[in-house]
Amino acid sequence: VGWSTSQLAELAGTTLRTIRHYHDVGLLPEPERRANGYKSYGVTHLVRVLRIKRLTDLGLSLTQIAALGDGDEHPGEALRELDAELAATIERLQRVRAELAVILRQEAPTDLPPDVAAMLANVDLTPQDRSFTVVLAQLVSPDALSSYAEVLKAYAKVPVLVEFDELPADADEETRQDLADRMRVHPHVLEMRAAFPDQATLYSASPHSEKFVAQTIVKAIAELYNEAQIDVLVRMNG
Amino acid sequence: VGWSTSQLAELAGTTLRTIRHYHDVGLLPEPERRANGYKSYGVTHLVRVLRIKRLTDLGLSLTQIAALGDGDEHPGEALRELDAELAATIERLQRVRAELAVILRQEAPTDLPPDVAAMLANVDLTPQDRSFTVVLAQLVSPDALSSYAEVLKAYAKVPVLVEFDELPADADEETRQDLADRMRVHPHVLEMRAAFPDQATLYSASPHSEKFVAQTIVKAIAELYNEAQIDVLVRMNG
DNA sequence: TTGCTCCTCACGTCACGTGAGGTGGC
DNA sequence: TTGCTCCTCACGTCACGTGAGGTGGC
Repeated sequence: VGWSTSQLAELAGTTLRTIRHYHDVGLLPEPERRANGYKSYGVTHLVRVLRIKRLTDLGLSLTQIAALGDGDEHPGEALRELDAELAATIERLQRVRAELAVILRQEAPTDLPPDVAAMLANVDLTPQDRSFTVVLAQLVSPDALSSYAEVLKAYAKVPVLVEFDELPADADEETRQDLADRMRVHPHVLEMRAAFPDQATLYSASPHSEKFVAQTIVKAIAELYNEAQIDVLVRMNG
Repeated sequence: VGWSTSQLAELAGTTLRTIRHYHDVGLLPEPERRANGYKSYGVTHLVRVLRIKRLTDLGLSLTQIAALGDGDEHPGEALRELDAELAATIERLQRVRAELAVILRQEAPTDLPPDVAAMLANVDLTPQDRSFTVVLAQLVSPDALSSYAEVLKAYAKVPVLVEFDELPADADEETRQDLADRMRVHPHVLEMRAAFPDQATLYSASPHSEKFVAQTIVKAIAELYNEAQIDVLVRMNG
């Protein structure tokens, strides 16, 4: 007169399938069968299942529980390790929540790293400038990026830059040259260029190869800005 | 001249397989191919991958991210839900840590529910009594159980009970009757029996049927104690 | 005879990791 | 010719959930 599998599950506050899974992985010995093939569980099985349940509820994996054996030795070491992991997990989740709070408060976009995103929160960059910043963020150290972002924030609305942002792809010769000439000497533009990470910073701060970084920046510009804009950049620097 | 899959992965700080997985689930459109069949990614892909990465790092599932679409609308609602889940998770983990602290501090066993385990921490019950308590814990409300455990703790070392615990299975007639007689009138034994949850408490506090609870208790006793001990219990109550 | 419980396969979940086997570019 | 990268299947992971198909007890 033992318990059936579902009775055992009910008593232990778990499910039929969980009991069978413990059999499958060898955590719980199979009990005697009745004449009809039904399993018949005893108190030792219940106690075993409850112990497994306690430990999984605490967060141990079935493999770890198996490693503990069914012995009575106190699993102090395993539990201390678990505790350290839990502490780390909690910290991580709290950092995530802090980040979420920033994002939610300022309706910040979700594609930039948190610190930069916070800084550029109420600056509305053009999609191109935003994408370029996202790419740049992958190439350069957080420090270098944020000093760039700071200038970007300060001067995003300078008329000559707005003009550049809105330059149509089919702008004529004269318009391009004129804009390039004005940009080349404009103090704010000069300041922005100065804030842009220089070669050395770019290459040292990046985990990628020099060639790759340089190519990536060129590629990003080529893809994000239109023909006229790129032409202006060339004239300005050339 | 686009990026290869592994270049994209490297730039995004993720893995080759992750990029391919995003293709598989439709989160990331496949790029153009070169003549040799190699994929060739652009800046839009990188930006997309980085957005997905940001959101998975925050804890969104790929399904949730897919539901957000690639639009620019701010995913405020989803993030608020996520934040609530995170808060709940953190609380749960903190409760687990508190439990772990109790277990670690007192070297408490890991098979009893936390409160009862704490109470019985430095009482060393016999394996039988411990198992019986574990089973009882599944049948009765925490309150009823802890008042029982309290008495158990107070009187576990009473000589007549120690004698009962150590009674060999082949104890003779006279020994059994004598022990039963003494237990029947012993004040501490009486107190323990009074503290044992009565029928009404047992049945009302349990999520199981009356019959099942009664049978379970009988079965536990029958399995845990030896023939002579059970005989003594019968004589004592009969 | 009809529900209800029990049994044993065996596939599905989630976000990828990890080879297996084959081809293109230097 | 030899490494290196790229490609596409396709199975494995973890702790079970969820049928699929069949049998025993009232």
